[in-house]
Amino acid sequence: MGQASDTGAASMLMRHLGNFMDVTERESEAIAAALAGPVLAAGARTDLMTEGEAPRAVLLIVSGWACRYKMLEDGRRQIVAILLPGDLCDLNNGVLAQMDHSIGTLTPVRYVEISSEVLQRLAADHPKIGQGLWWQLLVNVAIQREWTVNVGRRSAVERIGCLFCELLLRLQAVGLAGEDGYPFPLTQTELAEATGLTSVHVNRTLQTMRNSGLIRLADRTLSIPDLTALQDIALFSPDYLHLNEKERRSGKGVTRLGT
Amino acid sequence: MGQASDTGAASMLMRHLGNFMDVTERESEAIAAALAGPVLAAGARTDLMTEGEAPRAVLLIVSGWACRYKMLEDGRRQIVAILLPGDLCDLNNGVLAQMDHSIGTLTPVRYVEISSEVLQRLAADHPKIGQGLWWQLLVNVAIQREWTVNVGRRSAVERIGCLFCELLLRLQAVGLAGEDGYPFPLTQTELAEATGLTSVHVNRTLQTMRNSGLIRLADRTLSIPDLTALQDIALFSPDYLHLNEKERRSGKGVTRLGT
DNA sequence: CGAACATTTGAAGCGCGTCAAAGCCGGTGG
DNA sequence: CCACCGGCTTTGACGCGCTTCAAATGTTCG
Repeated sequence: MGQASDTGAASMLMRHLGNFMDVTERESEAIAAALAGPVLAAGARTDLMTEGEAPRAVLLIVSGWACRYKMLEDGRRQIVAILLPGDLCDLNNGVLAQMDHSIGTLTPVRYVEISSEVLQRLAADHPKIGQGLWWQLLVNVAIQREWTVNVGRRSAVERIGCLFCELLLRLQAVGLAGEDGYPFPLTQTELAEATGLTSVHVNRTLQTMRNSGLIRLADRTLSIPDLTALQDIALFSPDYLHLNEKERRSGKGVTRLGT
Repeated sequence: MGQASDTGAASMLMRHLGNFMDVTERESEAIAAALAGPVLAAGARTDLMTEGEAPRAVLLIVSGWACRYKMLEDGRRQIVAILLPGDLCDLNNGVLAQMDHSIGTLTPVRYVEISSEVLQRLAADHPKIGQGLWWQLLVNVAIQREWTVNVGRRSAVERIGCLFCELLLRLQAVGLAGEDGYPFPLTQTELAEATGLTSVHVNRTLQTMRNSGLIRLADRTLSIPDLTALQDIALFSPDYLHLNEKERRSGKGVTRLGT
C-alpha cells in the first residue's frame, strides 16, 4: 500500500518479485550486484528499442511508463503492452535476432540495461530468483492474452475499465498506487491506441464513465471510488495477473500438511 | 515442403525446432527419450486443460488443432491462440498455480504430456535444445502480440487474411501445408471467436474474399492462389514468426567475418 | 503571446452486430 | 431408403457502436 520511498533499480525489481517470493538478504545483494550498471534516462515519447533492430539487452524500467507497440504500414498504431516500474523487457536470452515490435516511452523513463549473460548467471546462482524472473515472463504472457480478449470481445467501457483495473493492481504491486487511484499519464490518444479505439470515442466513453461516477480522471490523476463496481461493469477478473502466487503456494503447503 | 510422413511426437517437435537450429543425432535421441510417454487422444471440442485448474504438465500437440481460449462471465468467448502440431503448451516450470485460460481441442487431437522436470533436464543437458524451447516460447509471445494488433486495429478482411497467412507459414514450418494451402478445420463460428468478429460477419467477409479471388475455402480446405496479394491486402508481415532465425544467425556470422 | 498539443463537440456514415429464419449437409434411426 | 435431427452456412432486415472528418475550445510552455 501507499508510496514507498526507495525507487532504485534493484529495489524496484525486488519489490516486483516480492509478489512472488520472499527475497532473502543474500538474494537481494545478488540482485543489487547484477543491477549495478548506470541508470539511464529517456524523455517522453522516445523509442528505447525499435522494430527491426537487434535487441541490445534486457531493460528494467525503474521509473516512468513505457509501452510495446506495433505500427501497420498505413500508420495505424497499436500499443500491445504497458510497461511499469519493476517490469523487465525482453528476457530474450539472445535467441531472437531482431525486434518484432518497438518499445517506446510514454512518460520520461529511468531504466537500466542488463546483459542477458548477467541475468542468466543471476538465475543460475539463485534458483528462486530464476523462478521469479520466469514468473514475470509468464505473467506478461498472460497479460498479453487478456489484452487480446479485451480488444476482441469487450465494449469500449469494458476495455477502458479493465485497463484501469489492471493498472491499479499492477501499480499497487510495486507500491506506486494508493488504495483507489494512481497518477495516470496517458493521453486519450494513447489510451485509444492501447484499447483499439479512436481517441474521439475514448473521449466520449470517459465522459459517460465519469458521469456515472465509475471513475474520476482529471489532471493526469485517476481515482476509482468503487473498485468493485468498476470490476463488475468491466467484467474484470484479476486472476490472470497471478499476484497471489506466494500466498497460494504457502496456503497450499498448509492445507497439504493438514490432510 | 509438402507433407512429411513421420508424425510421431518426437519427430513433430524436432521438425518444429528444426526451424531454429540443426538437430544433431545426439539431440534427437535425447528428445525421443524425453517424449517416450504414451500418445494420448482427445476428441474434437474437448478441454485439455480448464481455467482455474492447476496445470498438470506440458502438452505437446502431435496431430490435430487446439486452441487457448478465455470466456467472459456472460458467455462471450475469445480464442487467443491456435495450437498446431509441434507446439508446446505451458512451458510453465511449475511456477504458476492455476490456469488463467483453457486449452481446448478444435479437431480430434493426439498429444503427449511431459513433466516440466523432464523438460528442464532436457534443456540443461542439451543447451541448444534449451535455446530452441526458449525460441518457441518467445515466438508464441510474439504471436500473441500480433493477435492483439489484429483484433485491435485491423478490419474484418485483414484479420481473417492475416490469420490465414500466419497459419500457412506455421503449418509449412512443420511440413503440414502445401505450397499454397492447407486443410482448414475451423467452423466459421470458431473463426469468428479467433478474430473478434461474429460468425455472421465472418460468413459475409469470406464471401467477399472468395468473390475477389483472394482465397478458395470449401470442404474444409483452404487455398491461397496468390499469397502476395493476400499479404498485401491484409497488411501481413511474417517477421513476428521468426522463422528464419537459423539462416539469419549463420548469415550474420558470414557478414561478420567479412567486415 | 503564440505555437503545439490535448480535450471536447457536432454531424454524418459505415462496419459490424443482432435477431431471425431459411437452406444445407451428414448422420442416425426407423 | 427415407424421415428426421442437429449443426453449420447463408441470407435478409435493421440498428447501434464506433469511426471519420472537421472545427472549436482548452492547456501548457517556450
